[in-house]
Amino acid sequence: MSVNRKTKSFKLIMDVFNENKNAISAIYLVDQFSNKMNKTTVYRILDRLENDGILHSFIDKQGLKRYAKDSDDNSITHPHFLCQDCGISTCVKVNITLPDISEYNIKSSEHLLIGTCKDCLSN
Amino acid sequence: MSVNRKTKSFKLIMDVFNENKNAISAIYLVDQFSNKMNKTTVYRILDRLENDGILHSFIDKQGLKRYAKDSDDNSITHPHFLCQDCGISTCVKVNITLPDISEYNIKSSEHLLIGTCKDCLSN
DNA sequence: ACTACAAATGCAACTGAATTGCAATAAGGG
DNA sequence: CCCTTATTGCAATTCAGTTGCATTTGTAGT
Repeated sequence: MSVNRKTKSFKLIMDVFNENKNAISAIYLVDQFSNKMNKTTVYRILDRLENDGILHSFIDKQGLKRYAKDSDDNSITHPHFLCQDCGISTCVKVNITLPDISEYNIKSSEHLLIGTCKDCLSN
Repeated sequence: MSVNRKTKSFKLIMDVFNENKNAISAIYLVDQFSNKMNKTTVYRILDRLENDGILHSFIDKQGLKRYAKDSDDNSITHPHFLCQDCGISTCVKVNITLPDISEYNIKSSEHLLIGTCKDCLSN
């Protein structure tokens, strides 16, 4: 019973995340591969990859859905950094200590840090 | 030179945030006031209130823009809690200690905690 | 290698939040 | 009360993302 067929489209998208540790927006990939595959395909592959636990997603400040590859040293709650200047979004490998709030039962969390990255600072 | 006219629409929306400390989605207000004002008006009033520093906004897990009133004891970086069950979103009055990441210059941050609120836990 | 069947894709139409342009309305200072 | 201009309504538009359905394509089993 195959759950994930290694199609051309699948491989193309997987390659991007293997070569790039940044959080990439769905719409960017749609654009990037507009001549290789349909946009619906991009969204569905990303969906599958997330359901399989290979990618994780979050919604950035502009409301765009971004995906990044899960790696072993990514803890459950790790923040994402979004550079205002170049738009590059990276997973920050730092644990955020969640405040202990007795009134709530917290199951997951999203942390988005917005600012300027090293590259843009030096330009 | 008046910058903020006290229109009926403005007052209606302001009242909501004065009576409710929760983070309310723009679309909820559009819906709520659909017979009192145009949806464009709702969006524009929210925009103005944010620019004037009276409200602040963030984008929730569903990609909806939510607004909440700024209060004095809201520090710059305070998290928002979103209840998966009832959908109510509240500003959590706890400081999140930002990790010190030397590679980035962090200007602002968004923290979204997702789980179940006290009311929903007891039901 | 062939077949059959489920998974994956393409296409076109659709959804739903948010935005824009422009004409009409109304707040409030003088 | 008048005049300026901030604010609003309306309709059309944008844009990311989704859905239904017919077609194609992997791949497991023979």
